[in-house]
Amino acid sequence: MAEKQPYYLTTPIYYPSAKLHIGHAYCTTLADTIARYKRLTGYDVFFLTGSDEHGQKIQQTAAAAGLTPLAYVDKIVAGFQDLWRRLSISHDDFIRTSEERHQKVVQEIFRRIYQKGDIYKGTYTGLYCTPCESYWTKLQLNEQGCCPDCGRPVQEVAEEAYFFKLSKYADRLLEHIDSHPDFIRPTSRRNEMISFIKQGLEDLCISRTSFDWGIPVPGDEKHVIYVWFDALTNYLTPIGFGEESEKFARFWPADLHLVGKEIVRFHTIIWPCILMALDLPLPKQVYGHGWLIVDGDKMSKSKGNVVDPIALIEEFGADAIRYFLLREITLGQDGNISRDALITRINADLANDLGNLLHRSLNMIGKFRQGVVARPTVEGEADKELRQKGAETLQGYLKDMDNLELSEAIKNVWSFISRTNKYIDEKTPWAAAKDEARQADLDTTLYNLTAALRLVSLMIAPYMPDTAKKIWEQLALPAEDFSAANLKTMESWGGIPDGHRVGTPTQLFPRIEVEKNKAR
RNA sequence: CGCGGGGUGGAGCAGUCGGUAGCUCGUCGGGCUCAUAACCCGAAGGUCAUAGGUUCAAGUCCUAUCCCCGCAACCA
Repeated sequence: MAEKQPYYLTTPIYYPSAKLHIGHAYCTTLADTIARYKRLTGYDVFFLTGSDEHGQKIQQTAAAAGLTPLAYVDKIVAGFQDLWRRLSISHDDFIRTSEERHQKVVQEIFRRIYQKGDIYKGTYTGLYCTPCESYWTKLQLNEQGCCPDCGRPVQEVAEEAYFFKLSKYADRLLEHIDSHPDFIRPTSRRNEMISFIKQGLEDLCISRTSFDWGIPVPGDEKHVIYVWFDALTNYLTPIGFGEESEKFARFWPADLHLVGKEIVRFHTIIWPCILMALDLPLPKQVYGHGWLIVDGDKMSKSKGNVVDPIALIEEFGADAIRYFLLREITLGQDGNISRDALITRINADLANDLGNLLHRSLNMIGKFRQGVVARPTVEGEADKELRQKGAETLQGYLKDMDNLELSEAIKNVWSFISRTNKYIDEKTPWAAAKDEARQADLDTTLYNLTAALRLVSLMIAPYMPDTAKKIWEQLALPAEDFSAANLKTMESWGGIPDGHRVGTPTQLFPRIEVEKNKAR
């Protein structure tokens, strides 16, 4: 047995200033599906998510709530973890930037880069809004040149700060992007970053003295290390930077940082420059996904249209939400989510196509063969076609998944499901059951349905882990085969012993009844 | 002239290297009866935002214009 290849992927670490919304759930679901897929194809996966807990905003929010920053984030972060549990997220570690293990890493990195001379002390001048206690850049100000949050005037202030020599690495970075076409995906984001770098990079201010909820600068403790420097290095902490060199060597560089489009810049410019300063290799790929648009509008607190994933999960179930997000939205582009669209997908795809296929298949096996399937002894044209379609579907699926075409991959699984529904119509098992001459043909049909459902169960496992398992259980296949399956090495067809007894069908996804048109 | 994305049948979207415009839902008609009023088949419906250009051939490449959206160094 060859040793398993490592695969390291991450989500961003989310900021606990409020509860997470459906957009965060989207990003983490994408990552989870990729992680599960990689495990299912024989990789040793390390999947990281976490929380970015420092900063002035947290400090203020906590104070307003009468809590210490840590007590405040403990509460919010527990909510993150609860959400991931409900969404069946299979992360291998959860990094909190307030943890001691992270503090040690950040300080070590700061020290190394400082010693190298790529961090220096300078003066930060910024436009400061005293009531909001926030710095703004000129471009962020509103039309009146005032604070975009409260509309009051800002003052120019200066403070001593540490800077990271971002500018020094611009050329090397550009060259890297140029010679690694897949470093930044999708291409639109890549182009955007290239033109941004070409405008010239300024050194980055990486410390603050105006608050203290953060990691102190080593040897100069009135400074705390500023957000992005602290946050980005989270990717190094859990895999043992500076400590377990073996684990670190195994998982670094990361295979994939999955991020939202608004933070592609940090991950493809600042982060690589920090890594270059550390003489570490750069992550293999940064993928910037799009945003969720709610009923045609950008989600925002001020619009009051923020979608709470917990409520959706409670109403429709985690797998249905996961399916919708992964199927409906093209990775890299913005995508619409609406209640109507969600219900349509659940009814059409999950209840009608998949759920009903499982139900009718098991029902027929029960009715016509007392739940027992027999290995085929005959094969007709339709049988052969289905078997081949199964093999083709698996091959296409693997290709799409390897290329992170998650939506395309699952669509093709569904076209196989449709093909299987059609197969039943072609084979008319209910007629075969009454015909003495077609008994062997009936066995073939029922066996093939079982084989098709088995294949579907495995292919949808990364997308809908619970549903996949339920199908497997209803087929009464051994649980250990499910967990040991490898999509790349398995046979696409069969895998069911002669004389196997399947379970009894129960509804996977009940149809959601909606009152048709409410007049006008 | 800051940067980027988008405009494709009623709705939501896909469309790789230019080569007969596709998918899902919805609508209409038919079939089947194993099944969750489900499933299967067929049909109607598009001058691919607009105007030029390149080409044997343009949704796709080039130019200009209009409209929508996002980003602009702390919003997944």
